[in-house]
Amino acid sequence: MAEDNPPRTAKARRGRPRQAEVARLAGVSQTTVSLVLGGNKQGIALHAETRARVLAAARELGYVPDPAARRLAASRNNLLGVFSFTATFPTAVEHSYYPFLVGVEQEAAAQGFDLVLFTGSSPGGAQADVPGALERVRLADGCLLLGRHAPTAALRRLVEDGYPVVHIGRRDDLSDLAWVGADYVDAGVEVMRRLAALGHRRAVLVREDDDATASIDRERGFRTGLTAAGLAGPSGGGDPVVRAVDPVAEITPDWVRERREEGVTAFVAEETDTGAVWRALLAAVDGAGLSAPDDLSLALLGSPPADLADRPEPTGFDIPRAALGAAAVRVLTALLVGAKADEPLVACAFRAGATAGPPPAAL
Amino acid sequence: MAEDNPPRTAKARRGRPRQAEVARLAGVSQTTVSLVLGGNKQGIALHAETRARVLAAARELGYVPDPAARRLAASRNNLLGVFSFTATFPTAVEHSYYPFLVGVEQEAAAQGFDLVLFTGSSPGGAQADVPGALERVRLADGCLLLGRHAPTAALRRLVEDGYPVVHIGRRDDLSDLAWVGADYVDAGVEVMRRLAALGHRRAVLVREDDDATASIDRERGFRTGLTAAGLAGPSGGGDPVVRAVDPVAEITPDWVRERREEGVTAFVAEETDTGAVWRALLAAVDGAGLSAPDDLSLALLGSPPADLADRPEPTGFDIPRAALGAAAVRVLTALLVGAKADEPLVACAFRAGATAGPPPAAL
DNA sequence: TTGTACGCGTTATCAT
DNA sequence: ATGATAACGCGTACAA
Repeated sequence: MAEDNPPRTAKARRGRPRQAEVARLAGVSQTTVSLVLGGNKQGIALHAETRARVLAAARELGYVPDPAARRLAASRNNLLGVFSFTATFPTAVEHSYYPFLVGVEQEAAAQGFDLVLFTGSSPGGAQADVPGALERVRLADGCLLLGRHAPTAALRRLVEDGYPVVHIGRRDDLSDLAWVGADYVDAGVEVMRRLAALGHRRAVLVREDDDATASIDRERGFRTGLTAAGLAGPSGGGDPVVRAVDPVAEITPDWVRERREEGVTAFVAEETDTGAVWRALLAAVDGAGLSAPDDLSLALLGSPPADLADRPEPTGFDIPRAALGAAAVRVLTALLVGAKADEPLVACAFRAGATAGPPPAAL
Repeated sequence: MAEDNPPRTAKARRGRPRQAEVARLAGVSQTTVSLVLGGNKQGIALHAETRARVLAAARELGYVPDPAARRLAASRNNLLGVFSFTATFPTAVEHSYYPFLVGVEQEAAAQGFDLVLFTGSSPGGAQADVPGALERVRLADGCLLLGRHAPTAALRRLVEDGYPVVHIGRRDDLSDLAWVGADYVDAGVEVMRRLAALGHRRAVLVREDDDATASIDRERGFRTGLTAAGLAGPSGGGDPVVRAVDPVAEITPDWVRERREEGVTAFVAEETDTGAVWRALLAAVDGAGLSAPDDLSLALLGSPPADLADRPEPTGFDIPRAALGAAAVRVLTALLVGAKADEPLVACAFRAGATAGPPPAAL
């Protein structure tokens, strides 16, 4: 029988059993093995005993399906991809995508998917650089994208091909791109509500000069909350939102004093990768000889950088990174089965913190 | 020609061009396309013009190779597995395998591998529970194992099949199992050397009643270092090593006082998952109304639990988790090409800390 | 120098 | 209820 021949090619045989070998051991055809091991989705009738024999043989040989072959034949392999466009290689866990990964992992595990971390597409780190890097994700059944700098062109191609992709972080540049994001608007509104409840009447937001959707949304939350809570900006009539191109140079002790003279008692900053604006704001307040929450209140739309962990906990909100990761997986798996995606927005948890309090009585 | 037919199956065609289509556009055979696009490793002669036509056609169609098909044909998929046997699902990043993953990722990226996290094998979390869970790792070209409770039987099977596996953490129960581990012995010796240099003459080690290799190695380091540095245990002649079955019950303020009366000025504990012995030791010292480094010196063989981050930094050493991960990847890829593995031991960095100093003059 | 033919391991259709 | 058989897209001896 030709069946018994080992592969003719000299190519190194891996020790991995194939369905054909399971079939031989079980005394059935390879087709039957595929049927049994595939869970018999077609609902074809099978002898319970045949089924048992196949299962036993598979276990004995330690059979495990080849994901590549499976993907080739069935267009699915139970793998979810994670591709991250972090700017620099994360030496510190906090700066990486690991917090998201916690949720991704948990939800993927719950749904029986394994994860592929596409790190190898780019020896060196900056993944977006290598032209075809993103294409490699097609190995997985679907993929999660993380980071701001995803190459739009390559991404559009994936989406247009109908490849299931979910971006973590709101996106609107690609119309058909699924995404999940933190509800920055709502969270910002809540922060402003709390500040108003404490008695503040005028506030400013310091943000970076950046067009990231996260920044846009936080500004929108700030503005919406400002209005909704009946607050106002500086009495001089200036814009309550400051876009700092160079935070250190612009957010100075003098700047703080000037705003205070314009009746501002609450200073809000946005979280960014580097924490630059929050750092600048803290430094400026320190430099002005003021301190929160006694002389003024500070709030941070997001979490403080890790190296500022010893400072008082900022009032603000936490980005639910793990929850976002989990939500992304849910949207992705929904996409896989052609279902409609969930609500893409995940709520942020308000963090009382210690940098906000009633405005000083003098003002 | 049958070649021109679109696929007969009704299965949804992905919009991605195949080599055959590139071939048709370029007016050559699919083989030639494969040859040209594959970089022509075999050194087969090709018309420069043919080559150019193929390249042009490929670019025009936006051709990218299907990784699954490539893997199927070439029998490698550029995937490294990571399987972790963490006891409970890690909610806190510090308790998980993420610190190792940092190094794993970096090294894998450097070597052009992607990573597969086998989380889906175990809906719910405890992976070792699901019988065939470990088998799934065969999906990758090789796999990293993490955690103390790897099921020996399943593991033996992989190793015997010649499947490349590297365990993170020393192991000697399976003779052919490759591993990388922290050099606890050397690190422990160094800690004792420092304590001796500070003037201590008698020391004890508190460890858990556990047979993990890490615990064994740390004890060995302590004992070796004790002798090498000319130190001794309690003057009463008791064993300088205490195995605490129930740390809280055994490591009491009285116990500390008794050891001190026996001339012990340096108290060493080992790091464990829970940090139980270190916690107990700290509590006992506090309870005895003593404090380090004035009344006695404390050292920790490992890192303190994250929730004790506000306590003074313990003298001791840090387990180079990222370095271990990277080393594991190097050993694994060496295995893949049949090369000999590196040195499996990775040095720990001594951490001066703030809990050790000269012994009190009175003693 | 290029094309033919086949195998990689799986799924799926269609006979039996 | 089970077994042939044909794809899936690519790599590669071997033939032309």
